[in-house]
Formats: sequence, structure tokens, C-alpha cells
Amino acid sequence: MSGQSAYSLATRQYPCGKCPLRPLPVFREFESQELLFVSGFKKGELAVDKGATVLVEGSHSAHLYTILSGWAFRYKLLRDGRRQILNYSMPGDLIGLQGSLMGEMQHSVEALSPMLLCVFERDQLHELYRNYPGLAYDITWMASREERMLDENLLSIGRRSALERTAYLVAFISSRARGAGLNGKRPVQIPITQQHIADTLGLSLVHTNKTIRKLMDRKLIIWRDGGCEVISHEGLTELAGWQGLGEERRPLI
Amino acid sequence: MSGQSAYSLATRQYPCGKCPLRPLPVFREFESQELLFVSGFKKGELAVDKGATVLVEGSHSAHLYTILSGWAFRYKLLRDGRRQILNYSMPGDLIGLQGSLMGEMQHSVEALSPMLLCVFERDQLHELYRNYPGLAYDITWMASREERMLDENLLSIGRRSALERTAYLVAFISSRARGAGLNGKRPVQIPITQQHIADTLGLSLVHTNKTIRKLMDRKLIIWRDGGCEVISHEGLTELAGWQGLGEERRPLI
DNA sequence: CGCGGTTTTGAGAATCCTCAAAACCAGTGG
DNA sequence: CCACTGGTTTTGAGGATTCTCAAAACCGCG
Repeated sequence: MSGQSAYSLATRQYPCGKCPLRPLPVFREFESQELLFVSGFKKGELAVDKGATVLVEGSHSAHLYTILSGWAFRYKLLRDGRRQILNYSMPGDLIGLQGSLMGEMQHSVEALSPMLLCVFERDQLHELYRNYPGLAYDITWMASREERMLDENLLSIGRRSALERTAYLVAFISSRARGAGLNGKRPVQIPITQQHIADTLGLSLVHTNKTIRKLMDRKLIIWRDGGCEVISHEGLTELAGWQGLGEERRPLI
Repeated sequence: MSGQSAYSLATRQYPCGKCPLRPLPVFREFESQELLFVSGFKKGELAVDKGATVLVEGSHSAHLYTILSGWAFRYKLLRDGRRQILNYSMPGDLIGLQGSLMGEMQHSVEALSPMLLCVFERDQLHELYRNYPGLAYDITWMASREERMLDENLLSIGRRSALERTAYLVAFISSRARGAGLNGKRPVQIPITQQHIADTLGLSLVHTNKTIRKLMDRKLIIWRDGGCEVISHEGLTELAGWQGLGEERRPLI
């Protein structure tokens, strides 16, 4: 919950034609027409520091973003400061679509790591809808995907025990990270603190810590270097009673 | 959690030109072009009984629906039967969009009351996107609206106490009902059981009952005729620390 | 009247919370 | 190189919330 500082808007370093994400097998092919439009749609790149607030609840942002690299999370606050993390975002995900469509942001977004963002202009969304129905469809598709993830999170918070919830969350995040091409030969390091997990799962920090310990005792995860790694994905999904996300190929705007 | 039976597909009774919903002030104006397309998009009407399952998790529906009248809820189940209600749907809301876009339904939908649904064909969505960018935008807008509601629900379940949660939920549903034009001179009767509330808020039935009693003791709501009515909207929002939903006009497909 | 679904009540138990303090750890400045 | 600092993780302990089990009351409907 720290600094709001340290942004830097660069002119483009990765032209869309040389996008480091698009070649990944998880993303669907684009027609050259579409690629061309997206190239024009992209206004530049924004680098933000870890801990920086990318978007603030209550504001009206003129931009939306696609994550080129790095992690973030969306959250809402209650008046007295209680925080609920709604979801995490990683490379290939859109940020700020809700605000762009509906006007005012009703959640905030904070960077979990240094990030690189592609910047788009909200005002050009209409043109996209007018001339690129395929991309318009993709955007709706991505909104639906987010909705699905929220459905899952709701199920989890509402009906799973603390242990099941935690297992689910770690499995979920690491699945998505793999889907975003974030795993090298080492398993993915999820760059979050136990406070983040607590605020995602609706648990207290203390109880979260004790729950994580149980998962570590069962050798399902390990916690090191200030982050979390999955040891047994199957163990986690089994414990959580989660079938995993059937991630097909998805669009990348 | 009862019967799957009793549907009836009627040919159209309400041509879109005489839609009983569209005149309501909450819905935005449509151009005659758009109205014409929607007219053709609509394949008929479906009447479902209270308790009927409209859409089932795991299925691939060829249709999506707009609610003409009646109430429904979306939910997911855990393997052992624990149920989480994700959101409620009322007149003007789309049902089954997620499934239409992404293929398989990942949640079920059940009618809370007798319902009348406008039936659309999934396959025609592409045509809509190709030729009616305004409508396409509207659909994305509605998906975003659903996302917002889920964000709120998540905040509620994750970070509010049982009393706050219950106050929030009742205020939220009755706000939306008012927004859907469901209030006559009498305040809206929300046609749900305490089990529904429990399954929405992630609480047990017993504790939900005791919590509702507290709200009744405070004269914020009353429970009668097998449903819930709001007595003091301000009291509820104040208790929940909720600012209410700034509902602007919205599209109606 | 009897039935199924819903609401209500009581009571003991489990989960999860708060408070408090210590341990740990990486980075900073002396 | 070491002490200090702030953030994070860990531990202990008592307490509040919420849960489960069980049974009764209630209520509309056939």
C-alpha cells in the first residue's frame, strides 16, 4: 500500500509486430489487418515500479492497458481500510477495461512487480468496435474470462475452508502464470506476500500464515525468496476440489 | 434445487416494438436500425417455472436470453454439494452470455419465480458484432456491469461481517430491483429464502437466520410471505458501509 | 389433516480472529 | 562490516464469530 510514484512513459520499444508475447502458443493468431490496427491503437509503453498504483478507484482514466510484463492485482477498500483483492493480472491481460467502458473506476490496481504496460486510448475503443468486430468480440471474450475467474473466486471464498481456499488460490495463480508463459525451467515464483493471500481469501494474516504452513508441511508448496512456489499442482487441485481452468487459446489486444 | 421440467416455448407474444421493458426510463434509447436487428435476433419466448433450471454447468447452450419478467440466480456447486450463489438476475439482464462466448457453461442458472425469457441464438452473435458495433459495445458493457457486481460481492463476502454482508445483499438486490422497474407502490418483495441468502453470503443457514433476525429487530427489513422487504434502505447501506450503485441508463438487448 | 419446505431456537464445538510479541531478513547508512 | 530499520513471517493464547447437530415451530397446499 505504498508509493504512487515512479512512472515512466517511453515511446514504444516493442512494436506490435515484434511483440514478445504474441508468438506464445497461448495466444491466437491475428490477421494482419487486426495487427495493424492494434499497432496504431497502442500509444506507447508505461513502466511502473513495484508497489505503484496503476489505477485508482474513483478516477476516470483516459487509458487502458495490456500487460507486457510483470504482475498486478485489482482490489477494493472498505471505508475503514479493510482490503479485498479481487484478482491478479499478468502478461497478456487487459487492465482498466471496466473503467474505460463504464466511466469511473470502481477498483484500484497496484503493481506486484516492476511492470511494462502497453498504453491504449479509451476514446479509440469506439473505432475498434466500429471497424474491427473480431477485436470487439475478443474484448468481450476477455471480459467474460475475467467474469469466470471472479465466479471461481467467489465460490472459493464463499464455500471453501481456509485450507481449501489457499490451495485453490495458489494452484489458480500458478496455472495462469504458466498460461502466460511465465515458467522457465524453474517453477513460477509468485511474487506475493502472505498479506496479499489473506486479503484475497478473506482471512486474517495470522490464520493465513498457519494455513500456508499446513500446505508446506504437506509438501504442496514452498515459500521462499519472498514468494510462493508450487511443488505439487495435483496435490493442490485435489485438496481444493478444483478441476483446473480449461485454458484454450486466447486473444491478445 | 428442484425440478428441471416445465418449459414452454411460445412464439413471440411481445414483439420487440412493443417490449414492455424498453419504455422504462432506465433503458437507453435504441436506434430503429438496432431495434430492427434485435427483433430479428429474437427467436421466441421461453416461459419457465419457478425452480426450473434454465442453464446447466457443463452444458453448451445454443441460446442466450434476456429476462422479460421474473427472477433467477446463477450458482456453482462444489463436488460435495456446497453451493455458492454468484449473482441474481432480473428483467433486462442477459443470461448465458458467458457460455455463448466461451463455449461451455461454467455455472448454472435457476429460476426464482416464473419467468419469461427472450430467446436469442448464439450463432447470430457474430453477425451482431459485424454489423451493429453499438450493440456489440452494449454487450461488452453489460458484461462489465456483471463484473462490477461480482467485484462488490467479493468485497462483501471477503471483508464484511455477517451482519454487514446481509445488510449489503438485501440493499443491493432491492436497488437493482428498483432499477429494473419492479417496484409498484409497495416496496419490492424479494422472492428468496434464507437458504439463498446463506448460499450467497457464504454463511450457514442457522447463522443467516440469526443475522436476519437482528436486521428485523433493528427494523431495517421485514420478512413476510416467504420473501424479504426493505424498510430502511439508508439504514442498510449505512450499516454495510456501502455507497450504493450509481446506476445510469443501460442498454437492453 | 398431513406433508414438505422453511424458519426458529438451543447448545456445544470448530474455525477463524485479534492482540501481542518475537524472529527473521534484506536493504541502508554509518 | 555492523547496527538499524521497516517489512514480512512466525508463534502463542484467549476470545469472537460462525458452524454443526438436533429438534421444534410454522405455514401454505393438496
